Amino acid sequence: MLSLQTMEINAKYNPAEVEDKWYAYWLKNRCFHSEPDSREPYTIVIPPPNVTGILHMGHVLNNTLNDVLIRKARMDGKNACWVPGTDHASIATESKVVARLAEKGIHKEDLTREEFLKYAWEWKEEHGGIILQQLRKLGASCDWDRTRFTMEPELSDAVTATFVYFYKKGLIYHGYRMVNWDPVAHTAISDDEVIHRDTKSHFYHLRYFIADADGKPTKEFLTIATTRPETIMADAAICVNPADERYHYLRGKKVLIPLINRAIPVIEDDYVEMDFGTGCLKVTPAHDAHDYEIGQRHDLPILEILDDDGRLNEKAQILVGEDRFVARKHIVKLLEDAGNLVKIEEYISPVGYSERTDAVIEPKLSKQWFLKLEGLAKAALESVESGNIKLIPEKYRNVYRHWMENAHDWCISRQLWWGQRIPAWYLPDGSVVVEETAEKALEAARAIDPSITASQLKQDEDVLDTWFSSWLWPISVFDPKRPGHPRHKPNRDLSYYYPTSDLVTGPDIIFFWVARMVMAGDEFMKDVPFRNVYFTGIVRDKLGRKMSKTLGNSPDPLVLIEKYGADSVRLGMLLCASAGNDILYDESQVEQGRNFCAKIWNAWRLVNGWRVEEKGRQPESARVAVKWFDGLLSRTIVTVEDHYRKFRINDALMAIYKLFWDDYCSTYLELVKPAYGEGVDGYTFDATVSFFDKMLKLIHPVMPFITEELWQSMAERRPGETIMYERTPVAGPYDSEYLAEFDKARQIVAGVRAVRAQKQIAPKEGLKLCLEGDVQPEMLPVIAKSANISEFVDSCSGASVSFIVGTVKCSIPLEGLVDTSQERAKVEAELEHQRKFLAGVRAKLGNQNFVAHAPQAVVDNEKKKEADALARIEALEASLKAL
RNA sequence: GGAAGUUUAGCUCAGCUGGUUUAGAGCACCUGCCUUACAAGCAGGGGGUCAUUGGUUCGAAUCCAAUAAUUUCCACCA
Repeated sequence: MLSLQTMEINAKYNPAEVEDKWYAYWLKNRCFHSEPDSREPYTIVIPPPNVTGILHMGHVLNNTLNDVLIRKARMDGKNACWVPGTDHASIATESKVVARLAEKGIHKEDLTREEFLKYAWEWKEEHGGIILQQLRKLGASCDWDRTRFTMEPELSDAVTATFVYFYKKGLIYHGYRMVNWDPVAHTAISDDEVIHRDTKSHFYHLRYFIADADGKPTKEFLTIATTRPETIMADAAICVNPADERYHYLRGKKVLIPLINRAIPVIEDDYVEMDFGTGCLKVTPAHDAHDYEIGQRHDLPILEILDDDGRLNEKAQILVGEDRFVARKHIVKLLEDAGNLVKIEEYISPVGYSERTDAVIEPKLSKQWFLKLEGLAKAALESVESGNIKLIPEKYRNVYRHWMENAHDWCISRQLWWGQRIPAWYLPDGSVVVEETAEKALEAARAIDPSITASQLKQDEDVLDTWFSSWLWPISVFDPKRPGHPRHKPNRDLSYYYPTSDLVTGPDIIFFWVARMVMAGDEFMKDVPFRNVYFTGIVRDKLGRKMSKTLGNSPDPLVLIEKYGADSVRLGMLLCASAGNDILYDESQVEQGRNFCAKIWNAWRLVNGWRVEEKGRQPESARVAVKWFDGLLSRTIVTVEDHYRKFRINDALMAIYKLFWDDYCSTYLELVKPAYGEGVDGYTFDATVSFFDKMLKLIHPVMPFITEELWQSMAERRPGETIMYERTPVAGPYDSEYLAEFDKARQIVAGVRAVRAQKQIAPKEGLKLCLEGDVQPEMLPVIAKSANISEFVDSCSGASVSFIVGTVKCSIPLEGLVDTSQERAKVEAELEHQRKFLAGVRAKLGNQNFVAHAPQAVVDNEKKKEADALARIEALEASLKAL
């Protein structure tokens, strides 16, 4: 048993001082570090934040959950390993670097690739990893020795090898395709990085005059409707539906593009909807994905009039150099002046925006690298369908399935410099070799043409999509040699830690990351990358708005931590974090966390301050309290474990919270608390301290700092000892009936207190109490102490106030304080209610169908209800008579 | 346009396999207390036609259907 400490503790808990102290202690003692051993592993890889990112509330939620899981596993005796790291985030980082350089007057276009990368690495060294420092403030127990970065040499090699592997397998190809072009970031992006938003725009109806045989305009015209008048110069045809009789007369005719008077044919294709717009579609193969398809079918020329910035080029002939949106305004005016504008309609249509830069996506034809996903997706779908991976909450299975069944080829090349460069080398004749290194590429090239020299080989200028490295994360953090090299035997770490246990992440990256990790796991490990995926919600403000910089509704977590302490922030975040639901964050939740810290702190101050009389007699009320709380603690542990198993972290937390606050502090401590000036007996004290110790261990995964601080102060600890490696308390046997009896006693106490409040009787004033009905004698001392009962009397003939708990009639004789008529009215109202209740129960029991169909236990329960109601009615009638 | 989810107290949510006396919790609210751990607290209290309608059933917050509201995901109708 823990020895008595006489150490003075501060009246107030000071998180700032305590948190830094213990985090340093944990680091010094390498408490977070894990090495493979004979224990069962429990592994989490962090969803790597952007290397130049700053901690926001979403990170707080995610990493708190991760930390709770990892600390819980550690205390459950598993070998817990949480691998931290950062993501190079190619677009996001590159655009930050570009912006930063622009501030200094340096433009990316003026730099060589090497010069730019030098700046980028400098920036990374300077700002990279700030977020990892911030995670330490939150208390994250990551194994920092294992910190990884997706662009460190070893991990980049893994990415390169993966590319080569899939290329040689025939799953990666290079081809001209219509891709999503981001004119701000100057790169292609994948379909998943495009966000479609309904956007207010206009529908312009334009008049195209029909050309005569010489290509001169006639008086006849047709009208097309478009949202993009600035692209008419790139039109290759006008298309109508072959079934549309209105336009049959146009067969074989040509029309003239307004303003530039270039003649284009009228063609027919089923794609055109007859009843949409005017039924005439302008076909612009270079600047619209559909039009490109139509163009392919009809062998139309492709004329690109937009440059990489989204500005019109000289091929447009007019408005050259203008931005596409500026040009749109101008061309409308020109069309109007030329008499080609029929009308403008208000129109709302979905427009694609870049996830990163928010620029309007421009469909653009370009040569890119793609990965075929069909086969990979099929296998990855199976992992979830079969239950090898569980998604929590389950509703995400549908989302996941839908994406997997419709997965398009993945555009993996990006026209950026910050990232893993594509390991493809071009020979002077245009043929390509794909190898892991320049040396191997040269070798391969020489197999084609022995005269090739190294300087003649040109490496592809593009880099790979960031997610093409993140999808290897659960493998490459342990053994970077494995991805792309199926014959490489997994090293000790990978064999031990893979598959990881749980993944906690936001649903917004289910396709970007989660799905693709499953594919990579399947391909390179023939096993899932994790067992469970817990999807958090999005953190919103209390009005339900997404947190954003522009709204200014996103608090800085570090400021919160400084103000309230990390434990409070963690608790505040978890209180409202049921899986899959959005989190409505409000600072009052963090205040609640702080209040809980104070409660724990003060409870220990109380117990710590008791004078212990080792040989003192244990009062009966204390004996009962200890027996009760011991049972309740066991029952709660069972509940909490069940919640954890189901990833119901906030329910687990609430169960512990209430156990500590309502049961331990408000009820238990009040019962065992020695009278003023007296000491506490040794047995009660030991039990009280032991309960406290167990509850600290239950709370520790959620609130690591205050629990360590108090646990350390409870007894002399060995150097390096920590609550982190204590074992989760185990539930012992408990007697549910005893707990129920105690609850009944608590309700009687509450009843007495209510009478006191109502009659304004001070708690100090002892009362008499008459209990009629089934109350265990053991509970009397508990009731006496908690409700300040000076005497239990057998009968209560005079004026009294009464209430009923279950079937126990409780009466407090209160000569002179009872308002008879008021009391009578109260009893009558209750009587009325009970009679109605009885009538309801009897109606049920009188129903032959019910008695015949319902299970016996349910019928018996109804009979018990009937009997109880009768007993209460009898008691109430007696009270009424006495009044 | 397609799909999925949600709807229970002022707010945020539990309520799992339909049955447990009057549907729960946290926060907020009201009343009374500075009672010798804690006013960041203690004690007590009020508050819900379980979105609507219909169905299944002896019995529905719970299962089914429709409707409404709302959220999210997917989707290239110019």
